[in-house]
Amino acid sequence: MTNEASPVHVSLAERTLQVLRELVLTGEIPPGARVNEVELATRFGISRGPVREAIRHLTSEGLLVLRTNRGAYVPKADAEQVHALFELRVALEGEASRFAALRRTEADVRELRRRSANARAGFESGRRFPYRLDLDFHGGLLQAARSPLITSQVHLVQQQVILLRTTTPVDPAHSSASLDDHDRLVEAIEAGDPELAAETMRVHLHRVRDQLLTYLDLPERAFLG
Amino acid sequence: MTNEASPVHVSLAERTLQVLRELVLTGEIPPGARVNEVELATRFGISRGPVREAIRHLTSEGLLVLRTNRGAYVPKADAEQVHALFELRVALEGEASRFAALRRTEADVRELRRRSANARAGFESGRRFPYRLDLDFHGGLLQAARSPLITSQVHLVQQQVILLRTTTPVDPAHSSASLDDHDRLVEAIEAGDPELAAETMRVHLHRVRDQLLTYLDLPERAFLG
DNA sequence: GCGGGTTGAACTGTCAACAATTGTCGGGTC
DNA sequence: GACCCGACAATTGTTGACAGTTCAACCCGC
Repeated sequence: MTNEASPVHVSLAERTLQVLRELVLTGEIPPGARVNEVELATRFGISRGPVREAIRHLTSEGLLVLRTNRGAYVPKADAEQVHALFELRVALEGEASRFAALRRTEADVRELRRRSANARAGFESGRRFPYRLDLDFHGGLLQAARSPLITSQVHLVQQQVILLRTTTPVDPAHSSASLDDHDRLVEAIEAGDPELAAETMRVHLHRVRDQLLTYLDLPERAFLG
Repeated sequence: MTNEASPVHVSLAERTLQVLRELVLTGEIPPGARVNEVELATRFGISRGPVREAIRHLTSEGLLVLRTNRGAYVPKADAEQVHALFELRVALEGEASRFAALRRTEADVRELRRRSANARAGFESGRRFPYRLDLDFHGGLLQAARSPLITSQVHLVQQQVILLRTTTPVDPAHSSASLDDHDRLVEAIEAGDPELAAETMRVHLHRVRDQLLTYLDLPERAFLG
């Protein structure tokens, strides 16, 4: 069932990459924090080589930024970067929506409805990382779009969105509107209307962006107590 | 004038990256060829570390593909991958065209006209890498779009296009049509019509894609003798 | 007290040797 | 003659040590 090579031995670098990525995405290494090669190496009980490799890789994914001779940091985004990020996201997911409307099968539509409902249930039951269910819906849309490169690029952008959300709270009113957007998207895709699908996605993403911007520059204690 | 840190000492890994990237993009290491760590290391008179780092970086740019325990190869594209690549390119440059139409200044338009004319002159005088002048025009458009992340992503896609072109000939008839597309694009951008600009870019890119596909699966000797 | 050079700890950048894996080339067997 | 199997060669994966850079605390003369 595996379509690609499934090596018995996964390299240390690869395993380190996955662990480190999750440490960043969950906020355990928070934005602004420094990533130390030797510290991670001793923590994982390996040498600096694989750790270094993982760090460089995450840098190319945009989850870390590198300063020569000074190490890697988890980036702290400002409003300008959020705007830039969502311009990219709109370009990619707007086009993906177009393709989804043109290429979706009945099974795709069923799957989208399932994920949409799942996201709604997750939000209402107060899960730990509710926005990951939102991204799961978007993943279903990408599946329907059948454009492998656009898909992989969107995944990278989504990681950055997850990183942003480690430092922003979830707004219930916003979430509800977002979930409604999802349903409208499914309608447009099922109807096979690429322009409507793209426009609906655009509106949706601008809503998400604006919610993020609302909380971005607040001091952290604003939603700790 | 430099806006970022300008370190006196550029690391070996960084210099190796730039040299190796150019070796791939010029076709000196042709698609299908294997890249050997020790061979490059001895060739550059350095150790494997920086070479390895450069290879991994180029892998993340899509200029090399990695097979575990078996080294890195310059990818050989098939028709399916070209389609996927141009779906991504249309998404990115379509949106960039929209922004360019909305945000361009008079200076941007002048610069676009200059690059368009420059590309035309270059093609007519039979330069060595004529398609790089095409990409230079596209670079001017990105400047007018003022969307830093979309810009950097387009650059990565353009590198892949350059790689493709190392193994495909230039078709004069196609080039002429492409240059005309450029002029139509400048018109739409100057007129401030985002939808027309995006649609014109779409048409242009599909033309470029189809030219590449025409020559893609021909045996190499077809344009050597 | 206060600026400016100095020194040193903490890091990243680089290297050369060692370990592990993969594909190949034999010889041997059915 | 086709197939399996084991040693070998080539190459990547990993390691620990060394070199160079950066930053900050410290010292010193003023």
